[in-house]
Amino acid sequence: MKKTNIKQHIIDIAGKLFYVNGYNATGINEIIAKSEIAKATLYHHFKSKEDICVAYLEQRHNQFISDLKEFVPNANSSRQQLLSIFDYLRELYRKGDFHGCWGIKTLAELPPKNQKILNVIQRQKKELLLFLGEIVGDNIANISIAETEKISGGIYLLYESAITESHLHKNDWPIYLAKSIAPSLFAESKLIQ
Amino acid sequence: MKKTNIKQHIIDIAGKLFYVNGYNATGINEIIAKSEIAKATLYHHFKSKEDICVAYLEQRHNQFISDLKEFVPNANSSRQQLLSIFDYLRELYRKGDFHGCWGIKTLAELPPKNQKILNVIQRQKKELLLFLGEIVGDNIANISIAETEKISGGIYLLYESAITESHLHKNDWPIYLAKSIAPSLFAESKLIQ
DNA sequence: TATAAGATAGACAGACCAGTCTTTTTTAGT
DNA sequence: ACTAAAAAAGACTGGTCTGTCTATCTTATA
Repeated sequence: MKKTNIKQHIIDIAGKLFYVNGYNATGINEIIAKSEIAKATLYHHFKSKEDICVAYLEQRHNQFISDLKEFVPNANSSRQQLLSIFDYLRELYRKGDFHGCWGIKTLAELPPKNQKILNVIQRQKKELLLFLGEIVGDNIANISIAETEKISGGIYLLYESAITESHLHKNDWPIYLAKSIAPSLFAESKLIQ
Repeated sequence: MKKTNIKQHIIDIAGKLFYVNGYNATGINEIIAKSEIAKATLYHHFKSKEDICVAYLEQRHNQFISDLKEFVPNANSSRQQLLSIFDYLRELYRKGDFHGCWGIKTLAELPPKNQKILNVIQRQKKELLLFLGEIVGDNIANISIAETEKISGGIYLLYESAITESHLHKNDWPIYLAKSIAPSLFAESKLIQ
């Protein structure tokens, strides 16, 4: 195993197991077996199982945000840009191995005292909110801060339920429904162009 | 311990532990210790830990639906009735010991092969959707089935994200935001009265 | 009072958990 | 080729897990 890739390899394998089977249900022994590495190697790269979890969450989130930032500008109208997070989600859903939101899934397993991982997830969700706020600002003319927050917050809430509910119901209707509802959030706003 | 109450007592204690600390993180030994019963007594009432989980989910859901059915008619206008699920959620949030949606929380811990508990949760969510559809039908005049499903589905999506996100952010802004957005779902509908 | 069912304590099985440590082998850079 | 770090294998600690089982005690009803 090449040393430069081992850390990433561990995150990939462990992350997939966390995402599919759950954090608590995934043991260190399973991670090292599937990664085909020694236990001491794992603990050379990560202080604890919790640290692997943080690395996994960071990676999924960063990939998600950067993919989204590439995806959104492809939309050919302001209206389509404001809705494109739902199209991106539909692709995620269709791509297979979809198990909902990694953050919410992990949060659900945490004992209430685990502030460390909670902080990571809260920060990531705020980053998503901020990015949605940027899209709103870029596509709606003469908009106040309060209106921006209401619209981006609304898209955020619809996105969050769409990802969770499509996973729960094993069906993509929540994604389509969320997308069809979202325009009523900016029905009275003046879109740019 | 009176024999008639033992089963309920187990569900109460185990349910609270599942809800607060998570299903996987709660052991049978902790349940029997906190319930102050013997292990054989627990396995006399329940075939397995999974069965306790099902009983806990059923109980929370039935209580939730029946409380909601009492709560909704207290609203003094059609508009208020359509929004009252958010007021009820705000009460849940404020009451303390709030840890989001028991169903979504449990679902997040399940390995994908666990169809049994998934079926319970899916059925419960469909029951909530159906009840929201009844409220919509009762309060909006001359409404088609498609419109009913879109509005009740929208309220459902907003409710689901409000409960999950208020828990995630440890703040009730998602509840207020969801409630403030919901009226745009029926802005063009004719409310009864 | 006899009977049956419910509840008790706790040993036990067999597996798994996270994390530490020692020893040996491999690899990479100089 | 030498050195130092990285990786390997796996024993080990001390604990947890679900579920089974035995054997005893209590309670309610007939």
